[in-house]
Amino acid sequence: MSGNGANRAVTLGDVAKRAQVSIATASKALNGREDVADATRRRVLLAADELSFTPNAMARGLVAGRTGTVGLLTSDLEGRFVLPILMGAEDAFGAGQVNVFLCDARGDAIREQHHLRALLSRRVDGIIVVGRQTDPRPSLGPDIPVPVVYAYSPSDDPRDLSLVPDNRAGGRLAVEHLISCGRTRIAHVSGDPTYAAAKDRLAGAREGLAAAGLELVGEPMFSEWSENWGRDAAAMLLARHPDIDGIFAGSDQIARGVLETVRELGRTVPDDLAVVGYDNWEILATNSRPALTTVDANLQRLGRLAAQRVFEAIDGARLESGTTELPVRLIIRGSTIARR
Amino acid sequence: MSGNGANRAVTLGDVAKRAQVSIATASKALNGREDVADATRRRVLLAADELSFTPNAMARGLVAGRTGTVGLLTSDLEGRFVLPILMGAEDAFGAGQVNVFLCDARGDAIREQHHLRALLSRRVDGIIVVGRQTDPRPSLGPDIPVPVVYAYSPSDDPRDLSLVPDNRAGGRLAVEHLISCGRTRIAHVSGDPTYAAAKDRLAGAREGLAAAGLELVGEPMFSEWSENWGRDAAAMLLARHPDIDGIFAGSDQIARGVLETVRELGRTVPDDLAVVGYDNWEILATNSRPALTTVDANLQRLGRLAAQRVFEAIDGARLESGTTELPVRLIIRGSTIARR
DNA sequence: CTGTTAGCGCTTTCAC
DNA sequence: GTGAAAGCGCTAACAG
Repeated sequence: MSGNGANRAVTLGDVAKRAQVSIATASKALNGREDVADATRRRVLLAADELSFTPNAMARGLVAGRTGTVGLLTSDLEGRFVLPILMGAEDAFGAGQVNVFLCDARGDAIREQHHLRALLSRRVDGIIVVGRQTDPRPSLGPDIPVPVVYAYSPSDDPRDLSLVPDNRAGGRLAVEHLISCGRTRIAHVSGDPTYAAAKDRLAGAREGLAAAGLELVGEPMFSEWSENWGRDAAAMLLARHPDIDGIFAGSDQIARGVLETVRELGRTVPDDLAVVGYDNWEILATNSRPALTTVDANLQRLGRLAAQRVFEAIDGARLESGTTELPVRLIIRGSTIARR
Repeated sequence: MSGNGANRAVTLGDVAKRAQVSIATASKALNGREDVADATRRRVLLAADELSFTPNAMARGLVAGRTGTVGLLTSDLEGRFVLPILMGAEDAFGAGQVNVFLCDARGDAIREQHHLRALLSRRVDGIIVVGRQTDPRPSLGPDIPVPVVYAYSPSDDPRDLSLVPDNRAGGRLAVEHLISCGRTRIAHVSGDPTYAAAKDRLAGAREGLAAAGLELVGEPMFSEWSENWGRDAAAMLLARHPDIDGIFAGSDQIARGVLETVRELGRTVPDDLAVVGYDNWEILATNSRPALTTVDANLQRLGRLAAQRVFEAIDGARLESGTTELPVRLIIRGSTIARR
């Protein structure tokens, strides 16, 4: 039966009894400590196996003072950012070594407080806070008794440690790639201009262009992070600057819209016009026609690093302060380089 | 400082000392038990507040025998299904009442075993297993000592309880809607025909058509759950049956592809041809042109129910067996009904 | 090598 | 009303 929890779980005591040793010896045997006779250890392991003993992590945690759990506090409703980060955090140790409480605050500060209390009450060893945009978010405050790392969105308190993708480098990477594909008349269509991400990606793009002695064609176009805006912007852009040969879009969604309009207006991608997106949101990037070259923030690595920082801090290391920008990478697909 | 965990957390003992009462009284006061004087209670609450006392859930769990945690074991890499289910599970109780360990097995049976062990070791009160397709998945087996509910993908063991969306009803709903929009020449483009989801949605669609004295136009077209297939299929379909006025797509991805081709071939949606998708994957459904009418499986509700079943089982109720199909709903957007 | 003892932080009898 | 004491399951000294 997928049991009804009624039947008391088997404890170390049960194992000890069956193996005819004391509880302490059983504990040592199971934890691979040296000072226990081989024969005894075998008896204990056998007994544990026969009873399918599963050590009680709470009891263990009570005495050890740490739980091997991490809280992931997010407002990323779509899970686009938080899931790779979660996987990275799991990877920081073996599977099942550390477990992650995922809490979705859904953008609600009250709910976030509830979740925070719950996590602290569960004595998580640390907390990773994952925002949904790259703008700073309110710090959880200086009084959290466990290490906190902010991932993707930085904390607004510079004393906190934040790990974020390097949007500037991403913008630069995108444009450099376009240039290396022989493009020289490059325009930029992005999302909400109040977002740090929008500003940084643009700055990076301009850097890359300047380094090649080029400039953006026309003013960068800002509005919202949507496919529809990508469609509209591309139409305006091609009307005003029909001679452009490259578009750097601020997100994959925008890029999708751009691609669609560009095709409809009879331009061919990538021969006539190359397009680069941002985020490597696979469902969008790999299903467009052609597939989208895009900037990937390597969030899994970011999650792994965040978890590592957390555990280093637990092991006594002092948590650094400030925002660290992590390298991003370019994923090249058909929207910039034609298949042969 | 986002502390280094060194400074011992404040315990009930600390609170008791400060409030000048015994530990037992402090416990009662904080847990809102009746048999404690009002003045005393106030003193204790004040002390707890001043020390920002956070009860240790592990210690509490040790004695209570339950932890208020649930394990969510998934292989849904994209998080498309698992996140709504997670939210539903959180909602089953207040935010922060129950916390969810999210474990991603990434389709790897070994990793799943590791995670399962870890969850059991953490004494989760129950486990929800979330598959990534609607086909049956291997049961965790009959020997799990906590209640297990399978969500989205049913277990292959009929003795387990599985909660899945009613794909047949979804297919029927989609077609009924098309019919009620005045469509009579309806075709079906779906994904991998070996998927139960594909079969069930088709069966439902046929039911709906039959009830109206209609039949599918042409054979249902199966291949893969991709946008590209949607594009190709639509082209073939319109070539072979130019007179169709409705297409029921087996997924939103396919529907996106269909929409694109249909537009390119000069047909207008929805006037000339109405399209219904499946999944209500918002990023795809709301950004298409026009936005996609689609079937929503109401996964959040599914998650809430799964969590409720788990906790009922903990409270002694016997977990039912078998697969329960939960109602789905239609989300109507512009691909079937034109905006005025 | 093995067992006894003392907690980890909390809830819960059960006396006072 | 309140507090002393037992114990949840486990690990870590410390004796033997």
